[in-house]
Amino acid sequence: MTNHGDALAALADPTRRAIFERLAKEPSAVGELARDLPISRPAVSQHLKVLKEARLVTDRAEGTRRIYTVDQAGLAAVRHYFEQFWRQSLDAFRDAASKQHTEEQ
Amino acid sequence: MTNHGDALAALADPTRRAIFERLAKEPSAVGELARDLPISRPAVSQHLKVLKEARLVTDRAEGTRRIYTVDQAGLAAVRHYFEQFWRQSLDAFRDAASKQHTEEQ
DNA sequence: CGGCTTGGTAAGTAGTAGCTTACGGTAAGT
DNA sequence: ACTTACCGTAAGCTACTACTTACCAAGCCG
Repeated sequence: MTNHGDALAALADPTRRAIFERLAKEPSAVGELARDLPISRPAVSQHLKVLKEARLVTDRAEGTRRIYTVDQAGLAAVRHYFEQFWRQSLDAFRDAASKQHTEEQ
Repeated sequence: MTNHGDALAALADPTRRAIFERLAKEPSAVGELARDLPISRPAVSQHLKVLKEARLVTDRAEGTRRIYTVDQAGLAAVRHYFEQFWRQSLDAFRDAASKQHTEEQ
């Protein structure tokens, strides 16, 4: 339900991108992430909340720890978003080129 | 030189996304964009500056008007960024799955 | 030239985002 | 049951962001 706009906003922050990139390599717990980052653990929790609401990550309980993983579905949605404008802008470019071509006749 | 981080930050803003999406459909001048948006023309200029620094759009002069167009190269860079994490997260998922599979033996 | 259109920039302001510390809550170990 | 480890949330502060109005520069046309 939440759209790709939230996903882009979520990935706009450098710290959040670092977290996301790390989770892409391997699922991790909150404390593990915080250990390698220059911010406090609550800050990491807040970032994870944003990423979760943007459908970019998922979490599961494992004892007292919470393991966060990237949500492939949400990532695919962002990918399709860019795919769309990739095609659209290419079409517009092609239109403009052919139009100019006919005008030069 | 400017990395995809700037591009994502640029597209994080809803207004800037609207501008970018419109430019993907057809190149436009600043005033034309401002006419269809609920913000002032200077605000549009500021947004275009951000998009330009992020390598997402290019501008050319046409009389007193400035025509803005999407920069396909910058857009491709963002696309490749997601392509990378798409593969990476799939690999990590596959690794985790196979690992769990062997553990279940 | 003088007026008009187009657009970038400066300065100032309200709102929000990201951080911190402090606290509460749950699961595991002894 | 008590302690320890792990985590989320609340409250508060600072910094930045998106917007406004006012101003200035440059190309076009009478």
